Amino acid sequence: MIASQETQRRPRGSLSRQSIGAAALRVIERDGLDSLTMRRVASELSCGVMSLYSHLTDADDLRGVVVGQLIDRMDLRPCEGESWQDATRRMLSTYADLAASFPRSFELLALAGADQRPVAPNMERLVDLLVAAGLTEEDALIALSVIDAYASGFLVIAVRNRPTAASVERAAPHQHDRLARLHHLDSYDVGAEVVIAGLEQRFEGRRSGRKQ
Amino acid sequence: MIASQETQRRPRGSLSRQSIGAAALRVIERDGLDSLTMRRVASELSCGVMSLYSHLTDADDLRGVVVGQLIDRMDLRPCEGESWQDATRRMLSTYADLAASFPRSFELLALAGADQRPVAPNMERLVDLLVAAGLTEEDALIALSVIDAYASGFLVIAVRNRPTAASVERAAPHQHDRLARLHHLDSYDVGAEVVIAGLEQRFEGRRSGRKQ
DNA sequence: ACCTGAACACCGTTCAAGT
DNA sequence: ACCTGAACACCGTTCAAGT
Repeated sequence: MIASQETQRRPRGSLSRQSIGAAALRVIERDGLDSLTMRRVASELSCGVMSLYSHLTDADDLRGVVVGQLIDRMDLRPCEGESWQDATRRMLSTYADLAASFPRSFELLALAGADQRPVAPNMERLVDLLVAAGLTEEDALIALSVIDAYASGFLVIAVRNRPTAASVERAAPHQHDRLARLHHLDSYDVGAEVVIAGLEQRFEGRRSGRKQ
Repeated sequence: MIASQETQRRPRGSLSRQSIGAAALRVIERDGLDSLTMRRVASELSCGVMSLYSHLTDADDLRGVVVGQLIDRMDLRPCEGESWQDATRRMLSTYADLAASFPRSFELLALAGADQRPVAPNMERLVDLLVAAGLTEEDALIALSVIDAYASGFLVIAVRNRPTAASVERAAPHQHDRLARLHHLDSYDVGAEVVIAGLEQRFEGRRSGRKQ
């Protein structure tokens, strides 16, 4: 027992913000957002807890790394000759797809402070996308503000109330709760069209010289 | 030291969901949402941690009690002869006032699952308010879905990015970040009018026989 | 520069016990 | 029925130390 200590030491370069982020994402989607802890991620990577601190400043930074992972997984390439309405629809459905793919991590992105490192550049890209589709920068900022608030609010609430295996089990078969329909994904598209119609009216109203 | 043990025992009736909720709200607004713990609330009430479990099932229930406190503090009485547009404006500004008054607790309400006990009855009240203002129940549910998602998303993000004393200190005086304006309270009203305009168009469009 | 374990001050919750 | 302390299995992070 004294000889050749078997404690495997992790090779030097095998840890990075990237690999930690991927592991963190796996932990959340498997075990839930509350399970995103330094210790669980270290265990997922089979490394000591303190090894993470060579790449992260603190637990908040760990959440930031996950936000980066999510942004990386959201592809929204510019598309030539697209109306701003269609660009908006594409943004909204890309966002919803991301929420569906990573339901338990999604709120980290949706509610992330603008100060989180990877968020601001992504927002800039979205503004540019709307400007490329013909909006003024002023209008693009207004549109993005409403779109982001609507989509973030809707999707975070939808994802939090997402039926679990347990809740489906215990639900009465004919539970006709009128509120249950409120945040289901059908109404996401309805709300999207409401927001787009409202923006159309605002932008056209301004162009034809009306006040406000 | 042996005589008359001084350990003050709390009188029997002095703890309740109500008083625990009020203490929890104080803790959050003073120390932040991360400080909402069983132990801190017990300390705020000068009682043993385990005393809380006579009134709460678990930590999740503690957050539920805070949600109840917030709903109690949101007064939104029905108002005779009000258009649904004005009722919507009143709902949106009441919600914003609540976020301003309880910035660190607000997200517990805004993102609460519909399963949290006090949330559903409150939603029912809001539906009734819109129906009283002339909408069909179908339209009221659509309106509330969009309004709630927009307001919750906007206000939670705004409140999370709310400038702290520290961040104001370190901000450059002429930092003209175009994204900074995105989630400030001026744009809240802009977005509110966009949503209302979109709903108007949808409801009027349907009334005049157009499809969708 | 990167990885590690021990130690400390927290946390929720179970259990057994007081009144 | 309501209140309590000790104990247990967690948590983030500091520190001192290995390579």
